[in-house]
This record gives sequence, structure tokens and C-alpha cells, in this order.
Amino acid sequence: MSTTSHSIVHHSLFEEQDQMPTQMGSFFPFPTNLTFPPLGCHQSSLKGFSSIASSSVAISQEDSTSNLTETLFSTTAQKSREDLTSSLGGAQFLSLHRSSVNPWAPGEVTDCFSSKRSGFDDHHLGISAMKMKKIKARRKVREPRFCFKTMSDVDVLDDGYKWRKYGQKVVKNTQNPRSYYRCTQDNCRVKKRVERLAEDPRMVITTYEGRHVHSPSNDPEDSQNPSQLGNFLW
DNA sequence: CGCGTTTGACCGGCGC
DNA sequence: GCGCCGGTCAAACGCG
Repeated sequence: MSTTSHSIVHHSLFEEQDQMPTQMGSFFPFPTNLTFPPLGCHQSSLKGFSSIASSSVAISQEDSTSNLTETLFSTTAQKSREDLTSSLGGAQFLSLHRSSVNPWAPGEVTDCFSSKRSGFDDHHLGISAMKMKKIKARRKVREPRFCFKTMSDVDVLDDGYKWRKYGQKVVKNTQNPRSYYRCTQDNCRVKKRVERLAEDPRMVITTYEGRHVHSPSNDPEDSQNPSQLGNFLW
């Protein structure tokens, strides 16, 4: 793993408002030693993050309700969020409450990190609103997603799972290709996308989709003790 | 030989 | 209906 530094801004999406930061520790074990992500990744597996100072994270979960609503929370607005923010080393934190099927449409997670904007928080409010029209129109149910941005020399971070590349695509208005990976484990349908920011090739955006139904391949102890999975997986 | 990557073709959703 | 675009498939290829 490289020793490059990482920079982080958090973007998290929760189904329920009361799941937000005050309860985050219970299912979003951040980040003294950066024990994330909640999706798919083993708590101790993201070896590349040992030196992380910050990162970008976006989470989405499917919602059973049909109405589309969105609530944006500013980290500075509420004490508990301030506490969380400080624990994240000053990283910005944005939570969204949405009631919609398939809140994240293809590409929108990565759109979160477009550096066309100078900052993340207030710009996100406008962009989120603008995107809602598109989101409304998308009905296809998708797996929960988890997205984060890191500054790294390597494209594929070692998250403890074994991935097989099944496609690569150059997406419009970007210079760098997007790579598509699938978990090699049988019956595990977790996928991830990896791409570099066009505006800053040092930044790698990794998007996980789905939940692992097994423990990391390089951690034999966990595979012998499936009861521990609940602590690490969604 | 088995496994992973590459890459062009194909498919389906979406906007016009 | 048509074209664009992102995502996936699968055959060919490379490597250990």
C-alpha cells in the first residue's frame, strides 16, 4: 500500500433522520483509526487508510417508501454533528434523508465529488436539489451504495475482499476511465467502481454497491466466526 | 491450465 | 422513435 496522504470530506446518506450522527457509532464506526466503510468492507481491512486525514464518503440505502423527500443537515447546525465533525478531524459532514426508491442514480454518487465546485457543503445543497428531478425519474431499485474519495497512487484499495474486474469505461466529460469490479466470492453480488477525478487525478473515487455476504478473503479468523460479521457488515 | 484483465459489442434507461 | 450514455457481457488475451 502506498504511503500517500488522503484527504476526506464525508457525505453520508441515511434512511432515517434519527439514525444520524448521534447513533452513528452503532453502525457507522468512525473513525479513530478509520474503521469504515459500513458497506461491504471489513472494519480492519482498508489498509490503505492508515494514514488518512480525511476522506469523502457517500452512503445510500434503499427506501421502501415511495415519496421523495430530502433533508439536508449541516455539520455546524447541530451539536452532535459538531462533535462528530471534530472527531473526524474537521472534515465536513453532510447527511441526507431521502424517502425514495433508488436515491442514487448511476453516476450521481461520483458526481458528489465533482470539483467543479469549490466546496462541498453549501454547493451540495443546490446540486442535490437540482438532481432531484433526475432522481425522481429513476425507479430501478439498486443496492445500497457507499462511496468515498481518497488521495492515493493506487486505484484499487486493499479492502480485504477479492475483486475481479469485469469492465472499464470512459465516461463522458472525464479523461480517466472508470473501472468496474465484482466480488469474486460465489453468491456475493457486491460491486465497486473505481475512477479518478478528472480535475485532480490524485484523487480516487471508490463506490461500493451491495453488501458482502461473507467475510474478507484474507481474514481466516472471521470466516471461522461468522457471528462477528454483524459488527462489520451492513 | 486456471484465473484475472482487456476491450469491443451489446443492452436498457433516459432525454429530446 | 431515436440517439446518447452508463453499465454489463463475454471472447480473446496475458500471466504465473
